[in-house]
Amino acid sequence: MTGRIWLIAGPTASGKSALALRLAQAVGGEIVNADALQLYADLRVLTARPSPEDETQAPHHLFGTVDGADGWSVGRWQRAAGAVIADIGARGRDVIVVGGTGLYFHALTQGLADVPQIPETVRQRTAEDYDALGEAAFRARLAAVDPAAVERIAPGDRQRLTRAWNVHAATGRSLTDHQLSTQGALPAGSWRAVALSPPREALYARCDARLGAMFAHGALDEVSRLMSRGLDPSLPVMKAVGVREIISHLRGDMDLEAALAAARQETRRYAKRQMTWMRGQMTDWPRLDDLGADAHWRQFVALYPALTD
RNA sequence: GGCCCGAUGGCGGAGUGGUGACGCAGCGGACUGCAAAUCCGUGCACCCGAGUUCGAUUCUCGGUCGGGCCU
Repeated sequence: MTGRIWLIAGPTASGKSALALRLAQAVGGEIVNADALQLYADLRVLTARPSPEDETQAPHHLFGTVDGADGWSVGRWQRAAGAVIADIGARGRDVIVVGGTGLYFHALTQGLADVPQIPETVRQRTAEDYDALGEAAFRARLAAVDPAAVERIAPGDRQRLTRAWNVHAATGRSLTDHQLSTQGALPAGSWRAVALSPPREALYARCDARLGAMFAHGALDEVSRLMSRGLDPSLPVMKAVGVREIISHLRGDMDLEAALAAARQETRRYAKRQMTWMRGQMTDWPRLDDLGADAHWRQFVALYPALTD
């Protein structure tokens, strides 16, 4: 038999991990990470990864399995997650995918364009071109090969502009063309989802409290260790909320209070963006609009009563 | 008690006799390979009262509050 697939999305500090664990225990399932930063080994505290104790309660996959020196991408995650999900299913167990990265869920449910990895040399060259040309000229050049992309990409969005050029430069086909077809999506109807959307005030209060706890219980040491690795600041790990703030504190540029306040603010903004994604992209996902482990479980069971069938 | 200075949106901070700069925060939004990223949009603010004026946030007078100095 093949197990079921459950998807649990929600903003930071909304209680996703706890719900996933409870569900995993209830159905004998395995948990798969869909969070772009919990992927990395370096930041257990700051990325709020499940504790070692939690990990003994149910099998966890793709949590802290990647070295910070490696920069993963949605595509890389999609392939890894796809393999893990297939494997768990083949063993007849339920899969519970949890995370806060909307794009990852998008890749899972809608698929991703089949674009090969862009060689580093091409990416570097494109970055240089962008700097040399400036946005206007860069757009003009891109318009010649991918007019649709130029039209859809917002002003100032260097990241997407250079991505579009990279794809054409490396493959000879436009990004828009590639995106006409996608692959890797879970079969429609093969999964059940839930999106946690707690009241904003309460969520922010939890974010603030959790950041305080992180700072008090290891976040500083963790970042200090990460800092000593001297990694490229453009790597994803280096962009986790709190890393920049703690680094500037460790360097003496900011006192602890200020760093904590700044990290809290960044966290709230991040949560807001996640909620915007859910509102706009996960429109048909059922919501769990309460907060708290028991309330979540009650709402979840009410939504999917035949859990242990 | 006397003299001087200041009073602008949640905060900081320009400026003008007639479209109320800008930054930050907040809020809204986008999102197919860096996504905890990247980016876009958004402000019914000029302390109160009277006066001058076609018109006052801007000028005058009075008041209130804040800051400084003096006796």
